[in-house]
Amino acid sequence: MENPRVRYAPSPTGEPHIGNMRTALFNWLFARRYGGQFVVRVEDTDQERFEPGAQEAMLEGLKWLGIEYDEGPGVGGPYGPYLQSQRLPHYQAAAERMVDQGLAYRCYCSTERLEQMRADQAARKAFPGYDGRCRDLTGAQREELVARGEPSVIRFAMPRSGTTSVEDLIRGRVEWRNELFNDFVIMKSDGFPTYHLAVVVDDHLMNISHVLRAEEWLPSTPRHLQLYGALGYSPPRFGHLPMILGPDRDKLSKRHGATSILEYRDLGYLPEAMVNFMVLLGWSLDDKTEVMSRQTLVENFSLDRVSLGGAIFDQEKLAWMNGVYIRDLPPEDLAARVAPYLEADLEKNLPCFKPPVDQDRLLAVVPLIQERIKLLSEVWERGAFFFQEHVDYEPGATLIQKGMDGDTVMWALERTLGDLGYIPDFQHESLEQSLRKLAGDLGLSPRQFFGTLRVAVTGRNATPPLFETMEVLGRELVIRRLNDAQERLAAMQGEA
RNA sequence: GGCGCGUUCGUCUAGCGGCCUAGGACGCCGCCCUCUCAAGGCGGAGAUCAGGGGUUCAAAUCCCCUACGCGCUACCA
Repeated sequence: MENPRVRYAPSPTGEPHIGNMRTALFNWLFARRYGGQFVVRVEDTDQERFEPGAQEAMLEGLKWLGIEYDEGPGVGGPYGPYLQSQRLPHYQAAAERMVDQGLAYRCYCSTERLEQMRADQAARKAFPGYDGRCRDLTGAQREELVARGEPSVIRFAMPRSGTTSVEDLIRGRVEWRNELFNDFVIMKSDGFPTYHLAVVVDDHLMNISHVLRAEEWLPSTPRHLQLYGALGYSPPRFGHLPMILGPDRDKLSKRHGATSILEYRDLGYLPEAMVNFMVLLGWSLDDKTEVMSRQTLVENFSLDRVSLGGAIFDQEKLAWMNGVYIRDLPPEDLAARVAPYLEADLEKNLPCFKPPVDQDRLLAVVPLIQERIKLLSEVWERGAFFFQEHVDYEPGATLIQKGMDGDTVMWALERTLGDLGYIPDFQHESLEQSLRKLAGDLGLSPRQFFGTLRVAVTGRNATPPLFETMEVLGRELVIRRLNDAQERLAAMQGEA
């Protein structure tokens, strides 16, 4: 395969959907694997559904994932413009040419008539589709319609016999009977082309060699092939990718949860993990490798390892993979990535150690939470006590571990406070050494004693290792919290 | 309704006629490690390969039928 040209052709009608991005990713990988070009073309031919900002969001999604494109909006290229709304003359010319050659025709049927026709067909349980009434209009009839200024569309005159087949790169040969397709619209009455015409004209004009798109497009391939034929173009190769499904096996959509790639970014996923996970939805390297670098992907991607069935988007596995990538990051890198999320949380949870985040503290905290978070956004919920002055908790059952009573705890806190003053460096090694000894002196098990201290120091019973946590917190804060614990306990005992 | 595509553990998948008493991963369960939580290590449960017919010495792998799922059937893409 030499210099393949592939494209990603989204329409700006909504969020950058996971499924679309996966298609973009496969196209990009294909281009990179075989040293070709990846072009982005915006299919903005639907005036009704156009959504401001959608195109920008789509490009942002690509950028976030690291899918750079060789030609397209913003970067230009030799086959521009890359917005279909700016290429109208091409579609008009192609449509007119087919009309002139009798391969397409103007249709003057009103929306009302078409609706009525469909209702009748449904009632008769007949084959639904345009009945071709305007296909056989006489010259005189046409002239009259034109004279009256009737609005019209242009329909493609589908052959009424024969078959059309495609040798799909992923599914093999698929064949359809032509008579099963109606005369579909190629130019709308607003002067814009429909998807079918625009995609064919542009893929040809932009010299696209391989069309890799979602499986939902397979049934319209014969229409496209017919258009290629009618226009005298030689068609590209087609490959139809399996779809991405929700847990109920329906096409993945909003009601299944987050579907926009940008939502995943905001939720705290890493683009590297997203790419790795998405590529596995319909492709595999071998029988065991799942975590792969982008480079490995580019070096090994191939269509013959694309699977056929739709794949359910498994959030749990994505989360696991994100954790794998988080653990793999150098701590400084993780700190930088986590900072924006943490800053937002600090802002929301004032008062605390005020944003912006103290870099030294964050750098000290990151190694402690790195293997405990699955999302970049989880630092606050896993380690808020690192960033707050006061921690809150119920002094009862949490502070008083199993097998202890209030007096024991009080005494243990007292002795700890006493010892802490003598630890010169307040490093975790010294803390551990000294406090382990103290546990023995007090006749408490490490579990009991450290459990009590953990709650007193962090307010939680599940935290990173105690001594490292204390080291990061620092002597003053730890002492303040231990004092605070004593007060809480005393207050509670007073009530009792 | 018609047409098309699909169907291997709950999920993502390996498998392209004998290596399969079907492998890996997520999730789940247990054990180990251990100051808690994670991470990690080890082990386990979990798929009669949708069902039924063929072809073959031999089928998850090839063919046919059926079932089920999904997609398409617009002046949406």
